[in-house]
Amino acid sequence: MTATPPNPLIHRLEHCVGLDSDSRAALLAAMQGRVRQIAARRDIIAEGDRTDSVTILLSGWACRTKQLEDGRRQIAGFLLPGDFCDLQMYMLNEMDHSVSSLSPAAVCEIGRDSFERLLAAAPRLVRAFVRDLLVEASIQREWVLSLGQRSALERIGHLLCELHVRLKAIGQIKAGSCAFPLTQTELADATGLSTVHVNRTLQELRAASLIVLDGHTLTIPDFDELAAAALFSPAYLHLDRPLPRPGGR
Amino acid sequence: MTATPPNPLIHRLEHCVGLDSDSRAALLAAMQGRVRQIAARRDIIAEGDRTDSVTILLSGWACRTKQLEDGRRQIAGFLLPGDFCDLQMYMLNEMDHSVSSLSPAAVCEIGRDSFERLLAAAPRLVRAFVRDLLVEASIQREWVLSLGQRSALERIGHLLCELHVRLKAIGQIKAGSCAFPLTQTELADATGLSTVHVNRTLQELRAASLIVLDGHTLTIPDFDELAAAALFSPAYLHLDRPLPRPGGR
DNA sequence: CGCGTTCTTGAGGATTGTCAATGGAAGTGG
DNA sequence: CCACTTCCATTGACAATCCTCAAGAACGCG
Repeated sequence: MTATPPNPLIHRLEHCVGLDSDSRAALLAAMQGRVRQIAARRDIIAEGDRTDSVTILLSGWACRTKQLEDGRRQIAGFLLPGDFCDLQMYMLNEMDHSVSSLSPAAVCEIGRDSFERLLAAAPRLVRAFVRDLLVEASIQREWVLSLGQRSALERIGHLLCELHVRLKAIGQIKAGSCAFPLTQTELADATGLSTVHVNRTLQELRAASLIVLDGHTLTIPDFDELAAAALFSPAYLHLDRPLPRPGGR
Repeated sequence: MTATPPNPLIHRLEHCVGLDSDSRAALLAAMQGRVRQIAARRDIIAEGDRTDSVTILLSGWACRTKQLEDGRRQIAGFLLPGDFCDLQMYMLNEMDHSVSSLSPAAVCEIGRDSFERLLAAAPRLVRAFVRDLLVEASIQREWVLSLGQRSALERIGHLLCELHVRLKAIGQIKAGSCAFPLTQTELADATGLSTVHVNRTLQELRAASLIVLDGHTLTIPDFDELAAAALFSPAYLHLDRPLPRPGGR
């Protein structure tokens, strides 16, 4: 249906680590079965959960959300196909946030034991997975910068740039356009703005021809222009080259 | 001079992992020598650096800062004695932010080779270090929530709670008080507020008797009260018990 | 075709920022 | 040890960004 490669995690790791065929086979085997289809806007993992498996997003979009007791809600990151949902909880006791789908999604669950075996069998994957966690942490730091310093227009523009680059890396950009399932409420929760202000800021971005956002498709006519307006620079995504030194070679 | 234990990293890991004596000895050996004294408000590691060593903060406070091209500056996290400065860059190619001292500080540098040997010799440390990274990422998520949703008073109160809890964990709280080297400008950079507003908000916190902040000492007369006012809940610091399952035992 | 969700718009207001100036504390150098 | 500089905290006045409330329009789904 979509153009997502059959296994986006493997696709991504091939780019990033250069999977040897053993690792690849082991990973593929671990991911056999255990696929769960999830409707849009459902919790995939809830805050406080103690999962005994590792969950990978196969298709669709999801987000990490944190909530204050009084209901205020913040999106702390977006997950795209090929991303881990709860790898951090592999070492921490319980989820300190929730992961929710933003569109219909499919996830794959690998039991803890299978996962341990996978790591033991393919040690290069350990490095790849840790690297993933570090990139996610880097993205979170950039979000802190956005929320603390960028204006509304910069914040939204920056987020759109980030998603564009990440989508491009997984082959989901076609001629500068991509499917865009987020509502303005979700954009507001991610940027710490009110929906009203998000709406007005989007209009500003449209008026400046920096974006075309109609229905559920986002087009960025001139990426560099939007990046300049939003002070976006992709270094923090660490998309560059593979690992510094795979293991000893 | 200070009451910091001679090696705060080992002190912390003992609490968190229960170091066996081999790991402990290996870590201590790796940290021999290579100590660098740093004045207040200096870069310890600069954005763009490609370090070939791992740096540990031994004493003093430091912070991670990110900067926009036009000079706007955001503090993305605080480092206290025993924290790693640049462990993330062990797997990522180059620093995507700077680490700067906030007070006179001492750091210890472990060369990449020594560090690799250490990890190989004491595999439990690998888990402990990864856990460290994950906790830091969790703190960053909480900062995203703060910056996106909390009011000025809540943001500052929350930050003071966080620092208080972290300082307590490393034995730097005495009778509810701690040394507090941050200027209001730094608080502003960390909370995304202007210095003027930080000043006024601190006065509000003082007027409500939630904090006593004079000179360079912070006292929190009633922690629970401040925590309630700031919607602080320590779960995200993951201070609880050790690792879920050390390795197989 | 009707209902709910999402998007849009207006008006008014609150939180927070900017500019500017002052006083005190701390550090520097002669 | 004192003059001088610099940094830091504080205050006032004013402005801007962004929020809340409210209501109507458009879109999508059953």
